[in-house]
Amino acid sequence: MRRNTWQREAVREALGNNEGFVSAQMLHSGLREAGSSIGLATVYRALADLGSAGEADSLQSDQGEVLYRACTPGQHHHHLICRSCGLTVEIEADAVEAWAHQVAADNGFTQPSHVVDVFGMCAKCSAD
Amino acid sequence: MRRNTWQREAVREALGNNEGFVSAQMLHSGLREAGSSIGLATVYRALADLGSAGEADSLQSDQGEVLYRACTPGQHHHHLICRSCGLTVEIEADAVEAWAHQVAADNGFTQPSHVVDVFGMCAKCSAD
DNA sequence: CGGATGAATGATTGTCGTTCTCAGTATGGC
DNA sequence: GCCATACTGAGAACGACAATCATTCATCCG
Ligand SMILES: [Mn+2]
Ligand SMILES: [Mn+2]
Ligand SMILES: [Zn+2]
Ligand SMILES: [Zn+2]
Repeated sequence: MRRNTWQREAVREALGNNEGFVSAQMLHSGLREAGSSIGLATVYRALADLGSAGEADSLQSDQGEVLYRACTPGQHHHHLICRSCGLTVEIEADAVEAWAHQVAADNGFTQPSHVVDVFGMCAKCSAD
Repeated sequence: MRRNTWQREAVREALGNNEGFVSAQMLHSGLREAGSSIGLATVYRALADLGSAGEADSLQSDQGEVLYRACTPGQHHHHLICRSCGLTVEIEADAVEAWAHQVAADNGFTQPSHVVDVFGMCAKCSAD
């Protein structure tokens, strides 16, 4: 059975305190600097669990690092992400969902899934 | 100045002979098995160059490996990729382009870019 | 409340894709 | 042909992440 540990809760909370996407290593060093004794492997495990439970979204940075973000559970959505500060806006777009299904079907593909992310410079970062 | 070597040409040709996305390591072992003495680092460098020259598209697999594919140059497009065999179809979708721009603008984001990939099981792999 | 069970932890080691190093090679301009 | 130097490639280094395993502690049960 799944046990409740302060480590899992610490990762969940740290994730919620971040506006944008963060890596396991970033979360770990942040927690350590705040005095926690949590281990890196535990942060990885907690993030993987949160991801598969639908409580966190993930994406890969250009450098191949996996980034996580607390996620409104239950609803399928995508993200608009600031390349400079990481500010992230959740996006719903039924039109894109339908388009992805249609494209797959038109080419004889079944069990379609898709990756859709929009990047840019947020208003604040654009002003700088 | 950029020099022309048989190694670069070998990578370009090997990439063109592949239907779907392939990794640097896959290309390297394929070339080696065909008798080439090309080095792994050179394959990585050639692929990076082809990518920045717009002659190859790249994406990251779920495992974080970077995959490359010869690309019809000049035109912006996306990909429909078979999760099983790697068969890839190039897709153009002005509607999605427009949507991405609109979403960014609506949220005050400038200089928008986007990542759009559709995955599925191709007709042949669906039958198996 | 104990005491037993085994899931969870974390320091460490291992893995693997990718990049770096650097001595040797070979391309392109002269 | 000669030279400057871009390029190559074997191997070492790097970095994110997974696996290991002795230890800890959350949960269950009496
Ligand atoms: Mn979607
Ligand atoms: Mn596009
Ligand atoms: Zn920003
Ligand atoms: Zn297929």
